[in-house]
Amino acid sequence: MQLLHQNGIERTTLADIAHAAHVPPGNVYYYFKTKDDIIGAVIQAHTHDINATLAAIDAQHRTPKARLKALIHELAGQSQTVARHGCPLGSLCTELNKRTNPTAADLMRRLTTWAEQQFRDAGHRRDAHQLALELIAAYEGHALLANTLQDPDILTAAARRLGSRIDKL
Amino acid sequence: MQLLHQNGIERTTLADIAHAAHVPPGNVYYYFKTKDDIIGAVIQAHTHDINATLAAIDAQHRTPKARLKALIHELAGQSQTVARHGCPLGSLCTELNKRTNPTAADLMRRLTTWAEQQFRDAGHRRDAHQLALELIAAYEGHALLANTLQDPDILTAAARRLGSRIDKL
DNA sequence: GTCTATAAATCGATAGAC
DNA sequence: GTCTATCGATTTATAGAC
Repeated sequence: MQLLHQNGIERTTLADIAHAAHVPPGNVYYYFKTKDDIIGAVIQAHTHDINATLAAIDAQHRTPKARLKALIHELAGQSQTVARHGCPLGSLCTELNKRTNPTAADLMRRLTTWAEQQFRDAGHRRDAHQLALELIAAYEGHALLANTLQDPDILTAAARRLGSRIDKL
Repeated sequence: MQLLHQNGIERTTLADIAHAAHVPPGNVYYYFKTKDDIIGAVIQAHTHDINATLAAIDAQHRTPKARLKALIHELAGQSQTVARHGCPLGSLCTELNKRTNPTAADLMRRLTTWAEQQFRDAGHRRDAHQLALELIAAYEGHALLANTLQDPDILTAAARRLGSRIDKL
């Protein structure tokens, strides 16, 4: 996950992965048949992480607004690494979209559908879907700007505004 | 530009470029010393395109609000290809951010500073910078979602809402 | 300037000993 | 299961004839 985040899929070699795992290059193939399998495992790991994060938020916060703000706070907490290497999810999706094999649509949908449910629970039944897309899009867009312009403040400032927008809902 | 947009930097080979240019593979090196030089030329081509687009908008529209809406309309007009291959600028920046050599920060800044000027001209002197970043971030974020979820309507709908937000300023 | 041919390096993947 | 060694394909880049 870390290597794919920092260097991207195409610029991460199996030798890099083997080195990071402290095993000789050939051993990687004992656990993964192809590089695509490794990518699939990374996607699965991201899915696990997102599910764990959302479950923790659901457990620690009871109101939908508090949950949405907790997600924003969680995402903004990574602003330093996001400014350096981009959003782990966003840049992964961008690279996967240039490929044919595996997709990350489910991964992104997991975020949007969860957010949509929170907006619905907050009483915004009519435009919950739209609000959810806007929230995630705003985060991903600012993550791209923070990364491209090498400025983590872009992301933290955006998160602060998104938080107060939730309050005013 | 087209190949890098569709397949990404890393998945575009010099053979692909030579084939698209109807020249034998060796000939590419007569015009570009390295692949990085080709990437640099593509960045320059994007810069040229953006400058031309913004100049045309400045010439055809006189009020800052009309200019901002014209930019949004321009960007939304590409929603079909954006859903298929991502935002040409955004996905290029994402890939360049994983590299060391060339940067696309100036390319992105060209968009944001132009938008910032429009917001300033529209009387929003205090938060022009922030409004500009939010506008571009919203576009890039929705472009990523449209691409990942393979749905151009996400981008066109977002553009429509961004347009009416400009009206209400 | 344009072409063919190929070098040099890298990378994904496999074979086979232990 | 773990390791070394290496194959085969791909890719960037160069050499040299025309």
